[in-house]
Amino acid sequence: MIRVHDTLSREKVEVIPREPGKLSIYVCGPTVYEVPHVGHGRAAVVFDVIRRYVEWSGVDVTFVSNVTDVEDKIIARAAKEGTSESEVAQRYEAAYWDVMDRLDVGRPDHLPRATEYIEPMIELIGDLVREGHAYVVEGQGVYFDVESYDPYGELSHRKLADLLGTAGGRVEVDERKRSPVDFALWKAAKEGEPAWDSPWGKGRPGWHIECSAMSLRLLGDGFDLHGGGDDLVFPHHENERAQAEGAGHAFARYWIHNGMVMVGSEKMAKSLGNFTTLADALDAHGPRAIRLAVLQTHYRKQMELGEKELTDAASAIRGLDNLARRARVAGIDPSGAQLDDAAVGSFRAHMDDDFGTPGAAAVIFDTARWANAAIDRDDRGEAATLLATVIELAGALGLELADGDGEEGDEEIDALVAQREEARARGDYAEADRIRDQLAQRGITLEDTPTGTIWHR
RNA sequence: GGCGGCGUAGCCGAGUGGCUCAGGCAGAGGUCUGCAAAACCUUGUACGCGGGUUCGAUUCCCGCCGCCUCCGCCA
Repeated sequence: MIRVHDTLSREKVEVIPREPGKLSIYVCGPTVYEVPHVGHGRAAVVFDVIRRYVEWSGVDVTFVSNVTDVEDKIIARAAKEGTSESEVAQRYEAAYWDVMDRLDVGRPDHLPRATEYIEPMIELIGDLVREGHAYVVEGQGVYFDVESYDPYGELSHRKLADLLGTAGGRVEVDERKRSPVDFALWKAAKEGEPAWDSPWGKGRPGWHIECSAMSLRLLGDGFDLHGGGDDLVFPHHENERAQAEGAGHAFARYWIHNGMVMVGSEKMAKSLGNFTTLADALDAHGPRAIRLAVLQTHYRKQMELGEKELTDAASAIRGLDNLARRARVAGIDPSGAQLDDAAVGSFRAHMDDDFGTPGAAAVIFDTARWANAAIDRDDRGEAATLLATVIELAGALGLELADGDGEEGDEEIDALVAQREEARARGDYAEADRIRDQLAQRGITLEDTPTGTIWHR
């Protein structure tokens, strides 16, 4: 039984799937007009881990995440570069999946692109017009009539009066919208912009409508979990919900939102230009350090995710790898070993409670320490059990341990190691240390174990 | 201005009305080692400030201070 902090109710609630044994999840993906940064990495890892954990728990997950490939920013970028919108979208979508693959983030079961779902969006807009929740402004497009939809503001816990108080000053009031808070469902085509035919003339969809249409189309009414960054709660998710429910569809039953990555005291954002690209972070620290660093903070909190955090996480990963390596060298085989029930139970308890990855990670580190201690005292059965548990639990979070198998086999290094062994055997420690220093300069660390000397980079 | 969140030991970061302890990183001492490395053991009077409730508060309540998200785009 999984409990989740639901944005809508602002409470931790038990997740009761629409269909027993299955869980449907929709997560808002990127608008592809720029290279992804570590903030996107955090979001992706958070939802990847949620998905993996739920699957690991034996639930069949359908995971949908979209790509927004028509949008003002994309159009602007294309215009600036003198290229097409689709070229821009394709380029940055490719960049997105490239780093997601490197991060070991699983591809969604469905990855709808906005441009591929224009028809369902038009249908949904049509329903909203029919239901009296949307109106057409000639030459402008179609707008959602916020005041016609009573529950508006429920998700983001905003009062319409407050919104009216602030929105007017920010949004150009000019348009013939009935209310400044009304938002576009369909935008009439402007010269040179991508456009599709619709009952309201040529145009393109508003940003929010795609997620309503695509999630309903792919997951059906009343799907289970809707996720995204907490900067999307308002207006994006509020509007998605209004569109879907206004058209008579039950929408997402639980909402979860991840916190932002901060840089100093500012949110990391494309528009602020204060970001580290995910590709750079991957180059510098590797996917596992990023994943661990992300998981050591609860997903709902803001967090720093800079050099220090990533370096520390990389050290912690190294410790886990060391365990796997020394176990392998000692001939301890975790495959098929029993798992430690207490550790697994504790891990589950943390994860079931609103995906408490920091606590879950702590269980893994504790277990790793027990495992090392078991190896130290040559309790091989216990060591195999504990190591198998570490591998299993880390795996449930998407972290693989590297036991260094196959890393050896460099003849030159092996020869030097053998030379040093000879030197040590005859007590010539000066020579032995010389060789060790020489290897160290090449980034190779030696370990003298009871079963011989091993090395790793 | 409005809604919300946060402030925990050197750093990151969980959590809880009292029970021995989150965890990671870094540091110190020790064991092991020829020396290392790795590992293990030991080690830190932490909970923004001021009141209150309570036998007892870091945890609940009130006030204050500081920081931040959202209210235009953004994961």
